[in-house]
Amino acid sequence: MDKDLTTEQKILEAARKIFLAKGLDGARMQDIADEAGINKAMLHYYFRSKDKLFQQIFAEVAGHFLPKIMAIFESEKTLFEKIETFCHEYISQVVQTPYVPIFILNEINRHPEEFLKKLFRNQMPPVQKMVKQLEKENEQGIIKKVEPLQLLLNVLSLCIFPFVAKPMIQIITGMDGTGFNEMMEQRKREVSTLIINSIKK
Amino acid sequence: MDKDLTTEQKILEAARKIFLAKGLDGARMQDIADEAGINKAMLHYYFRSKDKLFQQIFAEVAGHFLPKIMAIFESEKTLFEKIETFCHEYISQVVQTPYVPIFILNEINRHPEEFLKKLFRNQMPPVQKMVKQLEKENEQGIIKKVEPLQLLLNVLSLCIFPFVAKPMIQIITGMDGTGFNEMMEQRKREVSTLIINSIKK
DNA sequence: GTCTATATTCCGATAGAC
DNA sequence: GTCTATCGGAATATAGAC
Repeated sequence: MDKDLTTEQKILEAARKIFLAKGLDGARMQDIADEAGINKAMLHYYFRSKDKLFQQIFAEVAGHFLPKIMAIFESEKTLFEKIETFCHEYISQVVQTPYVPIFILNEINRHPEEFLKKLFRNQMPPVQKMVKQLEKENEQGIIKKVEPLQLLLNVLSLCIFPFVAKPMIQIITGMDGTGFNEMMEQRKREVSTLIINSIKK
Repeated sequence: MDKDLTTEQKILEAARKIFLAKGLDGARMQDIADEAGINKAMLHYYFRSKDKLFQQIFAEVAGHFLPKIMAIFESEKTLFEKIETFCHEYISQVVQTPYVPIFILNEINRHPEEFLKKLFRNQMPPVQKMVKQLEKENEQGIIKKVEPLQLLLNVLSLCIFPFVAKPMIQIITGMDGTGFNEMMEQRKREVSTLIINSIKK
């Protein structure tokens, strides 16, 4: 389980798992210590407090995922290619770590403090670039006239929401984890064709 | 503030507000007592324990919202009418209580215990009825052939996700609450036309 | 650096007077 | 029914030996 990681690495790995599963308020330092296979006192030796440890984990998790979203409209591809790429890559990745989206969204809801705002302001999506591309491809007659924010919300909603609602979906449909993943695999094409057809002229 | 409600009503009102804002793990009995303007001991006098109080609140909140969702495909209208009605009514309602969706989804994630499953099994959506309507309208040449679960997920994702991500959206775009509500007003048409165009033949 | 033991704070729950 | 005071346990955090 622990291989030959340093103690600090073991703590971070355990803390990520526990915080993702239980959230800041629900997680116990004892849970993290047990998961890491070490003593509770070590957590404070390395990270001083529960809050400090959490902030590091949150910064890592959010700092890894938000850029993926922000980069949707960064590259130099056509809009259609960007949308298709995003849907496939995002779903492929989050299938591996399905609790990340609700973890991030929930913690933002519960603790909308300053450090959160800073985290986001440093990663403002290139909205202007996206707007320009929309205008350009509209003039070229490739796509319809669309509201940028609504389009962005459509893509994010369709890709992310199923993960946020995963337990509810499984309860209602009776699916197991594998069934859910297969459904999400199918969903890559579903979402990208839905979006593209909605803006294609 | 408290008007002439009974003590029990004051407690329930306060508990709903605090639990919605902080979740089960983050809420304190003291917070609820303060919000209700009464003493902490009264909470136990009326509801015995924090857990009992929470379960009552959760059952009320979920019991009020889930049937709305389940009823999407209950009525006798055409599919197009159902979708349009749902988008408008759901968004109108949740604008009034924007934290309900993430509250429900988060608690299901954190505590997928038996009482949750029961709550849902009592409210199984009429999937079969929906499937039949899809087949029928498909044969009549009104709509394309579609995957029922994917269609359902599309509608729910597009309507619900923006509320789940509301704080993040506001931070990123710089919107205030009013701006968000205006955007959601616009979104009623955005979502229903997007969905309907995707299945219309 | 790692552990055991302990301090300290916080919080859910109860006892008991009114 | 409502309050004050307090208990008892749990959780974060620290002290100190090794």
